[in-house]
Amino acid sequence: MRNIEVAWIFHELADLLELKGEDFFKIRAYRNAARILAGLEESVEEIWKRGELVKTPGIGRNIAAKIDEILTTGRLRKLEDLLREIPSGVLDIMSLPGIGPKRAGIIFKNLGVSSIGELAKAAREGRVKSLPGMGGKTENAILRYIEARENSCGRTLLVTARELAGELAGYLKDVAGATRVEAGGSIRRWQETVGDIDLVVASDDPGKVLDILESHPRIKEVIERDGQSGSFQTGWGIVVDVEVVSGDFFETALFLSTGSKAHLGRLRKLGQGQGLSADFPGSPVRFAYKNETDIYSCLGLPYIPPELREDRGEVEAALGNRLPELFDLRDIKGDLHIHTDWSDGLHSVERMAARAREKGYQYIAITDHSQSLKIARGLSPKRLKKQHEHIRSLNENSDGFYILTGIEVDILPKGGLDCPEEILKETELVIASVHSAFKQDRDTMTARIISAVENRNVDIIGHLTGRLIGQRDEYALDVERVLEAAADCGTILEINSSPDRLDLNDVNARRAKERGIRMAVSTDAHDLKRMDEMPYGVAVARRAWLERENVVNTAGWEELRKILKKK
DNA sequence: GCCGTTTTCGGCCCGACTGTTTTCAGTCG
Repeated sequence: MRNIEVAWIFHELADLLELKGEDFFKIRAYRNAARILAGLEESVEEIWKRGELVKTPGIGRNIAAKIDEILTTGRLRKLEDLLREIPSGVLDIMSLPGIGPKRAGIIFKNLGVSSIGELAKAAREGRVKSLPGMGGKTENAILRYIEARENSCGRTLLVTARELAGELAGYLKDVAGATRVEAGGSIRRWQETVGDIDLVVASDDPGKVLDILESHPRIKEVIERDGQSGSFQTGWGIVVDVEVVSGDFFETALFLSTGSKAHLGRLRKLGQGQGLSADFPGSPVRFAYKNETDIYSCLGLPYIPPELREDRGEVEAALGNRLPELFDLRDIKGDLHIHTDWSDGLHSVERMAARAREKGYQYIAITDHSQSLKIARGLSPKRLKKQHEHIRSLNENSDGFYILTGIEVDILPKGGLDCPEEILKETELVIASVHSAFKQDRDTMTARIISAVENRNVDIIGHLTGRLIGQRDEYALDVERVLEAAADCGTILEINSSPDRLDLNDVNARRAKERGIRMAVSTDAHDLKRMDEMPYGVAVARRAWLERENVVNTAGWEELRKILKKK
């Protein structure tokens, strides 16, 4: 069983206990354990086999015993007992914004409603507003959120889809002897969410490939299947579409699978204009291309990377030889948004820095939360100073690697920052972010953020729009006005690589580039493992057509130092 | 639930906002 799956069980346990009104600290301990398990680099099974679970901070005797039960039997009795009392659909209700354990409990007990669908029906019939503590506004909000959720229905975060696709691809190579397996579709274009996983497989024995895939533990059901392809429902709720081709046709099939539809449509038109329709993939005849470069060159185009294939002007740019020179992960020289155990991170400054060195970075910025973010143990000016002293001492024998003193300072609801200016002035990297009062009106929020953009001591604005993909909308914000201010002041904007944020998104980042704004691609990592999420931010940058010069942390340390000084 | 060299028991968690109230409970970060 994977770490994330064990973690998930404790999350669910915590949610159910919260519904029952159990002790806050017990629930927090389960949540904490889930977070620790998800962040473990080693497999929890390995640690368990060595009998060293309790050596992990945050895992005590009780939770270790539960992990033991999970890994031995594949289930947890306590969880199953709770699920008999409270249907899991009630947990879905609890996941709606504004609905916590108390309200979900009231809805379940008073209306007998135990799924999102039933709740929508009850709300439409006006039965929710009569419940204690709820009124018309709550009822409307519930309906709005459910509708929004239905609209985005069925889309999975890119990171989840990539993980599953990677697992299945490895399996097909190892077990079914497929020579090549790759995910096409929106995964290959690094779109932020994914509908279905599209796998392209090279093999001379499609029957065997499909048989073996069917036997994979993640595959729950065959939706359809023929000689060359199949569609399968997975246990993670995502559908996997598989196409098996012979090796000669692999590149063509991958190209077609990658899309996007709009991009292929544009190419098709171009091909017809050149009288190339019979030669062009998508026509009834399939041609074996050696690689995608050949496909593009038969249309008179240079290679277009998958991230650009969205019909957002890339074909025209290619025709005019104006495609951007995209950078990649290897160009990233440091991470400028890192949390540690000084606030709500899991690991020490030393460990995060050591990992950054292993990655070949030249620098990182330690940017823990500021004081008002109590839940994250935000740093008071006094503790911040202490942390910065500590960092300076670590830098003393640093042989070329540099840790920047930093802070992620809250932009307070009334504007202004959550840390005295004289301290910010001495801090090498200041990120300013919104973490409270998300529901302010558009003008207030815009003015609030612009106040930070204009602050001379602020280097970077963190996760500008505050969205959490599939969970929380952007706050009301006039992005255009903020971009204008950032361009005027030379303030850097963050591309947050956290797969549920990706904020700026590709569209906003491209608008920022057009205005000459510089950006930083950062992970916002709260533990070692999440420092690995940089590729997701890099993908946003690529989808936004950014080049090296647009992104400050492609600069080496000496150059970055100059950029930061200039502000 | 976890943790611990001042403690094996008692601390761990806080303030703002919202919608519902008519003085506050629930939710959120």
